[in-house]
Amino acid sequence: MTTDFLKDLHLRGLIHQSTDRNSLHEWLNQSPRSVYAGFDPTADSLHVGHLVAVVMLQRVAAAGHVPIALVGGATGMIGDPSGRSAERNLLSKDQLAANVAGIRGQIESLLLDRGPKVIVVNNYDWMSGINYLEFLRDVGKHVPLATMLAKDSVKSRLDRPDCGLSFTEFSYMLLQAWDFVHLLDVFDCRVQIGGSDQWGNITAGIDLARRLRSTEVFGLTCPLLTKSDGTKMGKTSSGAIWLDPKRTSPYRFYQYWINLDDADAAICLRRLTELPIEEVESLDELGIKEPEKRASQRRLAEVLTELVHGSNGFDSAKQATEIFFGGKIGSVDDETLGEIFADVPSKEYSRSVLDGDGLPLIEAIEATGLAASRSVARRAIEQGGIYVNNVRVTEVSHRLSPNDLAGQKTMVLRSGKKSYSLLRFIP
RNA sequence: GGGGAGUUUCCCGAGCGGUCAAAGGGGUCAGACUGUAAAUCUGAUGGCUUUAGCCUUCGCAGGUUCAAAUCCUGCACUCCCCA
Repeated sequence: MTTDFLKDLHLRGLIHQSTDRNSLHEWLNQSPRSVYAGFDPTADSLHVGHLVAVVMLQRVAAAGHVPIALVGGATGMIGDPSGRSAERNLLSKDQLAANVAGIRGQIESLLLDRGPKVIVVNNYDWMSGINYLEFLRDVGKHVPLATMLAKDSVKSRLDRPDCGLSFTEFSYMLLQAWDFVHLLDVFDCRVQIGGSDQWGNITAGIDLARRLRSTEVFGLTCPLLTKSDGTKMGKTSSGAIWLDPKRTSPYRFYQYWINLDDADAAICLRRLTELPIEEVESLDELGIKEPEKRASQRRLAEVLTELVHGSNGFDSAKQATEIFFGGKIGSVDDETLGEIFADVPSKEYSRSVLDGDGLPLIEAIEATGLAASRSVARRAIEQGGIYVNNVRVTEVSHRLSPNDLAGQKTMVLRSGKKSYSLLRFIP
């Protein structure tokens, strides 16, 4: 048990709001305590936005406490209005079950399999049996409407003329409040952590615990992770960065971190990794002296890729990176190429198209979606932006022949710096 | 209900009846530079073929003309002013 758990969080910029810091500190200091964070199953995979919470639970464990990860199988049926400008669509039960299973599995492999003693619970287990009438009498009776209406998540929705708020979503906070009380009863869990958008829900639980159990419980929120350009961390133009390798390959995951701005990398090292502050600071200095080394980004990408995809995932991402950036492709076999370019568009041809005159390069570029039309493809070649197996091709009328094969039956096309596509030639 | 303005290629925004695939800006995409950054500079930016040309675009439908994004008629939508 460390005494400076909160101090460490503060140093890393991880405290946005919290209930009385001193009593929280005192509570955590006395003996091992349990601390919980909730995850709503809005998809079958966590994404980068969830990492703060996951790593927070790791910190909790590292500090000698017991982290509890709550999967919102019940609350996910309702939909949290916090931070949302529009009503959510309800998920089907099948979808929800799949989402819960996916997220639960990820949390377990991220935390449970890595040593710390973690409790993973699903609030569906205690919510599904609740009787509506009893809930209104036992819980609803103790929650003043004025308090509920005063929550930002509710107010912002009611203030907007262009969208409403259903009773269902409005009630969401009661469920989350009840979760807190339940965990208090079962695990004596008195601390809930979450993103800053969860403050309203957390305080709802604190109020309820006081009214129902006359017990002081605590809340702590982390600032929402945003990039220096104001956009959300983990969002790209092509969508979110997921933890599921089927949605976001380890390579793309790795690249996301490598490509961060210096300032963002520095922040992420503090908030998303457990690296000692001293190491992070020395990386900062390195970044100022030798920015071209991108030491912070590399370390960050390494730590997070290993956390999420294991050392195998990290190795393959790193190998892919070497090849993607200027590396020679000639010496790589088909299987490796397939793995490296797993999330790149590909197109299959019969091997025979390479015989005779061969396959017009322009046609292949267009067919794999690397260029929207033949005209665009032609221009790209004219401007020196097309590469076959990382070698620039300047001949507009170039035709692909067996000589252009990288592996036994694979060719790698590239447009510009980073857009790749794969051609496979099947016998 | 009366009067006025508008609808242009991804977006904004020019556009004399021919020389308009349509100025300019933004965005995007390449190239150079670079730290797989930012900034900057250069080029490209309807499609198909080629260096000549063909096809489809300027709210929708017709019409006038050798010729229309540009003129006329009708329709749809948007905006502004007055009751």
